[in-house]
Amino acid sequence: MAGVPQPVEKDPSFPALEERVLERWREHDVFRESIRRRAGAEPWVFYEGPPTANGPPGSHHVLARVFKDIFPRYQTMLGRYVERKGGWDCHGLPVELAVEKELGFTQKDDIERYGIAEFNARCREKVFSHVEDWNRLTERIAYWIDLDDAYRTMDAAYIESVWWALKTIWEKGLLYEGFKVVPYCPRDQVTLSSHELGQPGAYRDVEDPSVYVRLPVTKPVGPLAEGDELLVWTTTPWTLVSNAAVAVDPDLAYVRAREDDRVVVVAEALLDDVLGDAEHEVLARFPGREIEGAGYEPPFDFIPAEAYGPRGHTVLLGDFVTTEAGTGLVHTAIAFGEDDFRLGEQYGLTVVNPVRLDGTYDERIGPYAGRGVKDADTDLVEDLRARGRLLRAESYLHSYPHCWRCGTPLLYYAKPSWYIATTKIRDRLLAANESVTWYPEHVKHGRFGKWLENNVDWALSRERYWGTPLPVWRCPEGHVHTVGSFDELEELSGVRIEDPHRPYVDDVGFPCPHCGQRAERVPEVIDVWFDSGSMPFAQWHAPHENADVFQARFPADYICEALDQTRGWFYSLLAVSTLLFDRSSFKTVLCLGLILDEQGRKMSKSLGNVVDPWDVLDRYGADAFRWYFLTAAQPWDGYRLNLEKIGESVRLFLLPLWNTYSFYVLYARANDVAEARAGGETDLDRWALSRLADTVEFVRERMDDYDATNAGRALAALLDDLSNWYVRRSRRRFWDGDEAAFATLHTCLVTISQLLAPFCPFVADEIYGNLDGTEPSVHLTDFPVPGERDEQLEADMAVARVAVRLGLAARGQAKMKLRQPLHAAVVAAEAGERAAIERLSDLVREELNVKELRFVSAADELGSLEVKPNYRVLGPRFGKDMPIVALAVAGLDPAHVARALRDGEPLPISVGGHDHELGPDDLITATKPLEGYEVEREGSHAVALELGLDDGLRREGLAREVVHAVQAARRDAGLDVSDRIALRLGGDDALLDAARAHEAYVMGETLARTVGYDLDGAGEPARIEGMELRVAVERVAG
RNA sequence: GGGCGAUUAGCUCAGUCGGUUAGAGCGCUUCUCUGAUAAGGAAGAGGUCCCAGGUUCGAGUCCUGGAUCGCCCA
Repeated sequence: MAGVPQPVEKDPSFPALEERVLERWREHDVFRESIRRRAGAEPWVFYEGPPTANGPPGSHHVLARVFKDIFPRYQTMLGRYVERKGGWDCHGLPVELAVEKELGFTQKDDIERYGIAEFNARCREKVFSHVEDWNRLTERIAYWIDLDDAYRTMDAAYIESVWWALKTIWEKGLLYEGFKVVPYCPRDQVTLSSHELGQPGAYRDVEDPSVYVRLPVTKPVGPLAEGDELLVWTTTPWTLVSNAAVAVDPDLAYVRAREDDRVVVVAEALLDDVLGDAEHEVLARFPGREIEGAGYEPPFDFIPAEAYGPRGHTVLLGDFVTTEAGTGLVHTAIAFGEDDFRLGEQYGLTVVNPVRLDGTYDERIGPYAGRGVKDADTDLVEDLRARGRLLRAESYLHSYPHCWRCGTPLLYYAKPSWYIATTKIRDRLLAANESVTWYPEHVKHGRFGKWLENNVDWALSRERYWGTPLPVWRCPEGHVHTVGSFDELEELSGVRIEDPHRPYVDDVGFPCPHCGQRAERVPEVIDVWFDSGSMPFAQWHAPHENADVFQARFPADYICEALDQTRGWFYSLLAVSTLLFDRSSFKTVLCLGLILDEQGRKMSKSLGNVVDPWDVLDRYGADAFRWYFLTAAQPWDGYRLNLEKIGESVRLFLLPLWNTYSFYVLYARANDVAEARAGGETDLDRWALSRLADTVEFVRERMDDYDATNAGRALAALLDDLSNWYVRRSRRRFWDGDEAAFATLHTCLVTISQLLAPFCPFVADEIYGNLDGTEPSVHLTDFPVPGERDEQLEADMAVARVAVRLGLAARGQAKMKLRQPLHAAVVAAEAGERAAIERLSDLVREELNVKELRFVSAADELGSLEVKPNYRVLGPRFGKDMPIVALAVAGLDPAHVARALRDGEPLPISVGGHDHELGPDDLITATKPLEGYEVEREGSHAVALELGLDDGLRREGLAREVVHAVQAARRDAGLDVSDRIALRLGGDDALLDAARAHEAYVMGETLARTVGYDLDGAGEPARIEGMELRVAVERVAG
């Protein structure tokens, strides 16, 4: 113990307190010391998912950081060695876009004109533009992470490790360049990865044209005749200019149908949908395969059939045709759709792409050259209509992907791109996922598992500037070399690279080892998710350095991010480590839900409903913010962020905690208690310690299962028991300096400070420091181990508290003030309950302010007994006959049942002609209150009050009123709780008589050295039951 | 269109193995206690457990279908 504790503020400002604690932590380097103390212990590994510091942190970052913090703290207190290396995600398009915006760039060309070196230098600065905000917030919310030694994905060493990973993947034959149709943003001129399509706001509901186009047959086959019109449907008219073919399903039924004077070809199932009410007549019915090879006139003649090869502008067979929408004949533009592209590959069609990288048509599209393709939709449709080639044009509301950064609608566009063949290791990804424990559990085989099952190859390359350069060199002969280290590059080229970023690395070439021609680096950089997914080894520059350090810290025991990282970091971490090491890089992952505003809407700048974390921190403090996130809900369910609720955290948890603590300190100081010794404990003490042991056990069990929510709620329940029952019932012992009481409360508070340390690290440390202080900080102590429990006592106390509750309710019903003593409370209880209440009768009597407790043997003496079947027991036994049993039980005589139960005799009943016996567990008894008594009942429990008063009781009640008035006067006079007084009373004789009759009691309660009854017209007036009392108090020497 | 999750009091949330009067906190009304407490205690008001079927002696809980919301995918 730390000696007599220092005085405690009555009305603390938690934010100010936290600043002081922070100062102490800085002074004593507590965070680092907490790790140093565990040096040599078994590591418990946490990986920090790196944020980007190019914008200020928001409330959702506080949420993530609170959950990233609490379990490492807990594990450290359990004795594990928990390094926490920070990290920053540096590369990527968001940074580039921010710089572009600053420089006023509108096109990608602007960057090249400006110079890549200068542009990237600006990106390098920009990426840490808000790092001070982040550092400040991180410290303020007590997220203990090592930011001084944080990894940064843009550092040369980090990049070199990523190169190693890519080379390893290349050597496994899993890195390839493919020509694929990809979602492409013409504004940013970048290909988007599937993760980026998953960014919020990517899919938006938009209206696009929906057009049905007539394609007259020029070269009929099978059932077709020249001039028949193939009907195709598209929502992207701009792709019609490069129509290459029409796809039909070989087995699907198609029809030739007469419509006015024309003959159209359409899938039978869609005939009515397409032609609608227009009169039509089916001329022929045939499977799609019969018209394979038919030639037709394209919608536009900008590009001749020959350009696509021999199969251009003919009918082809595809397996992707659906009858859910459209016509069953699919317009195919090879460059602009994934199915289209595959079909083209299958039939050997030449890719013709008349759209430039900036999203405009090139010169091949005559009058439309230079126009943005989406803008041209309307004119193209009008053109078709003018030429009689349009069956119908409508608009179509559907969800379409947009660039998540700039909002431009994406084009599906055939482009060469570098891929990692993750589909080849899909089974290994699924196997790796099996080894991971997910919170919540359903993500494992739900959202994340499903994502893995539908895995597509990882589109790795980006045609951008600020990123890890793809370490692939290629010579004019097409020989590819992947470089895994700077040494390797130096050996090949003779150049030692200092900064591996573009454009410097672009200048490094070397003679191709195969053919001797100069190999140049391909221009792409890589997806930033590969950067962050590489952090398990790249943060240590492994394997080039620290290979052993990496090995010792792989895989992570725990990672934690928001649920939106399912397709982001969670995936890239798993994919990279499975590619390289065939196992998951994390064992446990906690997913966090979204933060919504009070109306359940997403927080966004445009709605103006963003909660600035600093507002919360300045007003309520970090402990309150943390406690709210940790206990308000299961973290994956998300939060409706509510400032009132955070205030409630203070009012309902932190303040009662503080008040209990401050109560202890107040009386420890008043009694000069430095080191209270255990011994002489009461049942109440033993109960408090048992509840403490119970809570320690429960908190450990929950925290081991990453359940901070229920651990925290249990802690709050313990505090409530302590504050509103233990202290409430023990006050006199603290006034009297009872050592066992001090020792008990001290143990409870110090243990609570340790249990609370991972949750609310500030207030926990403050309390620990003042009450114990063996260590410089609570965060350097070991997490409490459960002491001995007395479950019988806990159960007994629960029963006694029910009796108290019933008694108080009875008082309330009778409108009988608690200050008025009563002769007796009559308690009806079963034998076990009676024993419990008798054991704790002092507590019950004092709390109810009655002279005596009287017991009656059964509740039926206070009301008529009711007998009910115990469904839980009887249900399984009687099944379908249960309603008959219930009837039989209702027909039993309650008095007879009560006797039989008391005597332990079985009760016979008859069900369906068979006799059965019911035992005590088969029945539940309850009392019905009788008229005219003040009885409260609950189950088999009932408490009645004897309301009759005699003069003695009445005088005692008045004496207590007098004491109350004197206490008020003491408080008004600003006296300290331990000040002694000279008391003078005056006023109504009945009151003075009562005070005289109980003079010792009055003096004792009010710490009066002397009492006089001579106060005439002076002193503070008070009214008691219509009578006047005058009170004067004067401090006298102790 | 598909997947995952959610829906319980005005608000925020519990609700165990299916067991018969569905709970807590906040807020509201009334009373009460106070020698730490902006706290505590008692009473009251407040419920279509999203809806509809089904299984069962018995469903907030299990099954099927649907609605709404959120997230993810297409």
